[in-house]
Amino acid sequence: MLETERHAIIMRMVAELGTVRIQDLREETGSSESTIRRDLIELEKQRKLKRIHGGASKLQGKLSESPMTEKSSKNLQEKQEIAQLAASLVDENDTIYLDAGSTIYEMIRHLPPSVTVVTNGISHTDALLDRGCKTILTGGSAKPSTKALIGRGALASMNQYRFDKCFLGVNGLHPDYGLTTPDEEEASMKELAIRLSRDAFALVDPSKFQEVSFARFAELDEVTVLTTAAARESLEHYPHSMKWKVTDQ
Amino acid sequence: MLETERHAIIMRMVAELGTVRIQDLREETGSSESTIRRDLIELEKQRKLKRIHGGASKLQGKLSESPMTEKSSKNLQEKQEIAQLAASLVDENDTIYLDAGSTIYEMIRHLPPSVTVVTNGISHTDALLDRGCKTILTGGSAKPSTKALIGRGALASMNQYRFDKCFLGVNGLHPDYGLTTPDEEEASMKELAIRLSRDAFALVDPSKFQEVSFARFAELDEVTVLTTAAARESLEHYPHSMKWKVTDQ
DNA sequence: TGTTTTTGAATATTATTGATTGATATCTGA
DNA sequence: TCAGATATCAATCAATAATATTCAAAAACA
Repeated sequence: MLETERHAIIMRMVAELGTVRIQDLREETGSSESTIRRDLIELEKQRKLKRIHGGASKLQGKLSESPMTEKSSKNLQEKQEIAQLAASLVDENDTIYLDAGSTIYEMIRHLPPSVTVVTNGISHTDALLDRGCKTILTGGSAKPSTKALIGRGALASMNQYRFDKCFLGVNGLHPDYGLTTPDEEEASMKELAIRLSRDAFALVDPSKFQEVSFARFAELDEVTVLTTAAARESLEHYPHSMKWKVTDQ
Repeated sequence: MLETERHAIIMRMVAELGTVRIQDLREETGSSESTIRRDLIELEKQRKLKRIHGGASKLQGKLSESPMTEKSSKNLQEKQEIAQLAASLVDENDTIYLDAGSTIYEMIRHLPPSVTVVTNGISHTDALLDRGCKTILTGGSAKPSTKALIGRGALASMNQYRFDKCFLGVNGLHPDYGLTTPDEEEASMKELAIRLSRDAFALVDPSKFQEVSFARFAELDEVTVLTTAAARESLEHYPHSMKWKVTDQ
C-alpha cells in the first residue's frame, strides 16, 4: 500500500467519522501501528487533521480539504442550496466581495457573468474566469492550508474597493458570541469586507448553529444570515433583530 | 513498445487511478522496472505527473498548466536550464519578485524554501506553497488568458514591497527596441518590479533574440539577461554595456 | 559497418516499514 | 484524590522495499 493511498484512506475516515482510533486505521489499511503513527504525524504537519491521544480528529472549521473533495453529500447539498440562494441576491453589474472557502465557491457557477468580483480566495479564480466575471484578487500572503489571502497586504488591497454586497463563510453562529471563524487574520478580512459593503451576507449551514470558533468578526445584526429551510426552527434561539433569508421549503 | 506508447499508457493509468505503482506499470507495458522508472523521471520533468515512493500520482494543482500545450521539448529543456540558472542566483532568505509566465514557473522547484516570494502569477501559488516558500500575491485584476494579476490594484499592491531580486519573462530582446512584451499592463508590472529591486534579471530563451513585441518595459542595460550557452554567438549584436549570464556549456 | 540511443540486469544507496523498548498519558476503583 | 493498571506514545534499530547508478547487450539509425 502506497503512502498516498494510506493518507487518502485516513483522510476519508477522519472526514466521515470525525475521529478515528489508530487501531481502526491499522486494520483498514493493513499497515502497522508505527506506520499509521508516522502518517498521522505527517498529516498533522500538513494541517490536514489533528492528532489526539489514541487516534486523530478532523480540524473543526478549517477546510483542510480542497473545495472539490467534499465532506458528506448532505453537507454539500446544503451548501449548494445556500450558495444558490446567495447568488440569486446578486444583481447584474454588481460589484461584490467573495470570501475564501468552499461554501462561497459553490456560488460562483450561479453568478451573473456581468458582476465584478473581488475575492481573497485563490482557489476561486479559475471558476470565476471560466464564468466570465471580472475577477480581482486582493493581494497578501497566501495561507497554505486554505489558500486564502491574508495579512496587511490583503487588508490594504481590499481597502481600495467598495462593494455592493459581500458574501462570507462562517464557522460559528452563536446567540452570545456572534459570528466566529478559526483564523484571526481571516476574521480581519471578513470584518473589513463588511465595513466596505452596502449589504453583508453570511452563508451558514445548520451545522454551524450554536457553534463558537476562535475569532469573532461580526455581531449578529451586522449581516443577513442565509441558511436552509431546515434550520427554521432554530431561529427562535436568536435575537429578533437579526435578518434571515432561508431557502425554499 | 515505443516510448510514446508507454508514456500514453502511464498517463492514462495515472489519470484513471490517481496513483499507480511501478509494478503495475511494469506488467501493463511489459517493460522492465528500469524503463518505467526512466519514463516516470521524464514525465515528472515534463510536469505531467508526480513521482512518489513506489509509483506515481497525478498532479493535484493542475488545471492551470494544461492549456499551455507545451511547445517543443527542446524549448522546455532550454527554459528549464535557464530557470535553474536563475534559481541558483537566489540566496537563502532573499525576498524576490517572480513574474507570471511559464519560464519563471520552472524556477520554483529550484528555489530555497527560505525565500519570500512576491508574484503576480496566480498559477505559481500551488507550486510555491508546496515548496514551502512564504508566498505573497500582488492584488489586482486577473487576466483570463495568462492568469497574471494586472492593473492599478496590482501596481499599488506591489509598490508596498521592495525586493532583493526580480525575475522577469520577456517576449522580445532587440538591440534597438530593448525588452518588450505583448501586454501593456503586464509591461507596467515588469517596469515597476525593476524599479523596486536591487537586481533585475530577465530570462530569455534564444528564440526571443532580435524579436520585438508591443510594449517596451526596460532598456537593455537595466537588467541582467539570463540565457543558454547556445546563444553565445548572438551576443555580439548587442551593446557591450549589457550584463549577461549564460548556462554551462 | 560504425555510431548513437534505448533497454534490462546488477549493484550500491537510500527510504520505508514493523517490532521492540522505555517513557508518558489516561483510565479505574477505591 | 490517589495509586496501580492499562493504553498510548516517541525513539531506536534491523529487515525490507524502493531508488539511483552503472554497465553491457540489444536495437535503431545513418
